[in-house]
Amino acid sequence: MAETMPISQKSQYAVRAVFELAKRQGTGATKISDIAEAQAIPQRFLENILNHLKGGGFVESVRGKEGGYLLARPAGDLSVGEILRFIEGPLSPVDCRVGASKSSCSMYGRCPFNSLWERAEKALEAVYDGTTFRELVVREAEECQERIVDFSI
Amino acid sequence: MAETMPISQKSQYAVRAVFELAKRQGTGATKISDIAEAQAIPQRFLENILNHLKGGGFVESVRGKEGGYLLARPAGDLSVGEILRFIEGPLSPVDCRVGASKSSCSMYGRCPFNSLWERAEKALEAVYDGTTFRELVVREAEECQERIVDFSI
DNA sequence: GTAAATCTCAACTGAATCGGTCGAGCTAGT
DNA sequence: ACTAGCTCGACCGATTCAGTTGAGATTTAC
Repeated sequence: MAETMPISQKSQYAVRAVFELAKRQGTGATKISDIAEAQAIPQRFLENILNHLKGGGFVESVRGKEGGYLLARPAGDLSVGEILRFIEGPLSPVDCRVGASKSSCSMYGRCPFNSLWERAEKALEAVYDGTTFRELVVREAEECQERIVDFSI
Repeated sequence: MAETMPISQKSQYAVRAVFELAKRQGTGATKISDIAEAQAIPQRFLENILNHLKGGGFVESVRGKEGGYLLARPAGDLSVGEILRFIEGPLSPVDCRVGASKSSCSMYGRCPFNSLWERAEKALEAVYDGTTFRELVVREAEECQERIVDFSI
């Protein structure tokens, strides 16, 4: 079966990398190689991605020995949606709601599906924009805690 | 810009074709060429799609002269989600929540993103499974009506 | 000041997917 | 038998995707 994957591998790596930086926020710069290892991401590919994210102002870099990357904003103020949108472009499920295609669509304005795609888009945005990396970090910590409790029982 | 389009052109054509058949339900078989024209879909491509949909039991075909396609189920009982899932596969935004990839994921079970992807998937399902073709047809009719009213004012 | 560690940037590549076409055949009505 | 239509699978070119590579710039440690 075809296995749709609307969220590209690159975006997933980007989100995981940012997540890793969020976990380490306040502990200085983290090397690409450490992020790659922690999140199981091909290192040379991750180099591209982090560089790209830097262009978007999401992360900062420190060059030279002891260099690495840092999260440029508080984890509680950075949503998954922002990263996805930066890497993937608009979160719309279809082209005809976006930019030039919007007006070039032959049924512009009176397409019965327009409101459907719009509702889908809004639903996704609500989820992705409503989730910050801080929440993800906290949640992971909680789950880890639960597991420890499980073991100790 | 990259313009993500998680819903493939093929799926959109499929949905539009089914929609067209829903509009014409009760009026006998509709030729591929008529559907293609009404919905601006490349005819030879549409042939594949309808044939595929037939395999899923969504439409029926009549061969020979005066042949064509019919919707196999009441439009009010057929959701957009069913068609999308049939053409695209699972509505999950990522692979690691689906089938084999699910268990082959290195962080199986304790991935902090799992619940995020799950919420996204559920949000999409709610929209797509909650919309029937009957609603779409009715909605289009209403919008047409509004436009007539607009003109007459 | 030089060596080592690290980020930087753009070009490249192989495989897969996508959107679509084509041809040859089958089926039913007239 | 002719014709209008559906059927089925093979085929194709372009794009995208995931990832690699190489050459260079920058900082720190010694």
